[in-house]
Amino acid sequence: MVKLEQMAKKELKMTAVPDPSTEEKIMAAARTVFLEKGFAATRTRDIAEAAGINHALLNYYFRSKEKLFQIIMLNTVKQFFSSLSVVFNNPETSLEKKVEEVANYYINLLTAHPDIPLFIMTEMKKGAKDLMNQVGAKEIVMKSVFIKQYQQAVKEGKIQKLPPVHFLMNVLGLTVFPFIASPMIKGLVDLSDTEFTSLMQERKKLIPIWVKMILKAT
Amino acid sequence: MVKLEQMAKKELKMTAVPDPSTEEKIMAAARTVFLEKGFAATRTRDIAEAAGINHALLNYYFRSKEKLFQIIMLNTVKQFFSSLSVVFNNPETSLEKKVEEVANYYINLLTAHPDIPLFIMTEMKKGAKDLMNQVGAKEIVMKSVFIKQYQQAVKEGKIQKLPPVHFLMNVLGLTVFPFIASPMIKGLVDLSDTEFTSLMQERKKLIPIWVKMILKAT
DNA sequence: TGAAGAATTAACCAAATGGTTAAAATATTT
DNA sequence: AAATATTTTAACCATTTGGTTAATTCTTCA
Repeated sequence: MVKLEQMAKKELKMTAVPDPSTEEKIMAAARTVFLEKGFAATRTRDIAEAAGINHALLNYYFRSKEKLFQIIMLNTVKQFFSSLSVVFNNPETSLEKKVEEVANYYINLLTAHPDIPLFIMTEMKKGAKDLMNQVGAKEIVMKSVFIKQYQQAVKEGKIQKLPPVHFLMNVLGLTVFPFIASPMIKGLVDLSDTEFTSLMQERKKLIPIWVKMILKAT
Repeated sequence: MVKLEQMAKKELKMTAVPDPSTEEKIMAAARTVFLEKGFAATRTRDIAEAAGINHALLNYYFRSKEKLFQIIMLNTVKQFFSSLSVVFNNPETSLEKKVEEVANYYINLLTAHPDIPLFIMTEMKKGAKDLMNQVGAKEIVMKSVFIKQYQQAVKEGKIQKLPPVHFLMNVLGLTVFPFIASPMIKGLVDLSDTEFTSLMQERKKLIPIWVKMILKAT
């Protein structure tokens, strides 16, 4: 029996072609399956099969489906917020530039991993607070350079006086929502996957323009 | 044994206080539980308990969890699109007025039933096309008076030349997304339920203004 | 090399779950 | 009121599912 905490050791003495360890294979498979089907619809045997391992190994390495899930979930939420943090806390870039970079970042990320947002939103219904604390999301966003710039611009009368939450909802709504709704959208307008992707590429340019307008309007 | 098709009969000879039939009790309970937990996480026994009936009755009336789910799903998607259809196909109202009415309609609906969008989006991942056809969503939206007005306005140079899908994504993104992301948003900004609701009320006025700007901008 | 520890496997287990059935209770019809 | 049909119930069933275990194979290193 090997505890989770002891696992990191082995990783250090890698030479070349690291060849994924069993633990890594499980994590990768779990990520794929959980993201695609969600926690409840996922069978631990699906994960084992996807990882190409005996299904008892899952409990050997991670003790339970629940524990494994929490690790995957935490990783995914971290990923979702980490680069946002970088963009939001860059003191060099303007508010407008930040919007551009956020749109770019998310559209790239979600084009590669379209399941992320629905997964996060679904699973946040049961315990958002804990997760947000674990990744420090509140601090990343609400104490960011971005928020200060926003409030400064409001003070200077450059943009409309409104709580920044609206702004957050708008940017995420315009960038992230299409991925969440993509099955519906594709059915509604008859779009192929590639057509949808190029629509989203188009939005990289459009969203910053739109948001600029929104900021000023009342 | 009674078939689903024969059920409607009884409903006709109602006098007063109709007192929900067993079938209705099951449907109501199923709606609540499915919307809250999704298909996979829902146990038929949960539904039976919520409906206050013996759990064998569920199969007696609806044959299977799957069948019951499809009925609920269809109802919910219909509800989501039906009033949209009315708004979108009113020849009396302007494009701007339609945006206002859509925002109003959805914010009212989702304030009362916040689980609807996440439920629909999640379950659409497995078979959006079928559902969209069954409710005629494509026709409702893409052949609507609204779309004609949109294309006319583009032709007249009143609004930016862009495929209407972008517009759809924008309106839905601004109105529907906040409900999908509400657990995250609430955790991020520390909002109570009532604070969130009043934010959404605020957006009833803001979204039409914002969308008007978006339509013109490039 | 061989003993100790770690990783892997097949077989197994108990609980949960969707669904069935036969009998009992309730309504309806004649 | 008797006969018939419908609705409801409790007990059951088979399968699925998360998890465990004991034995086996593979590594490590003294």
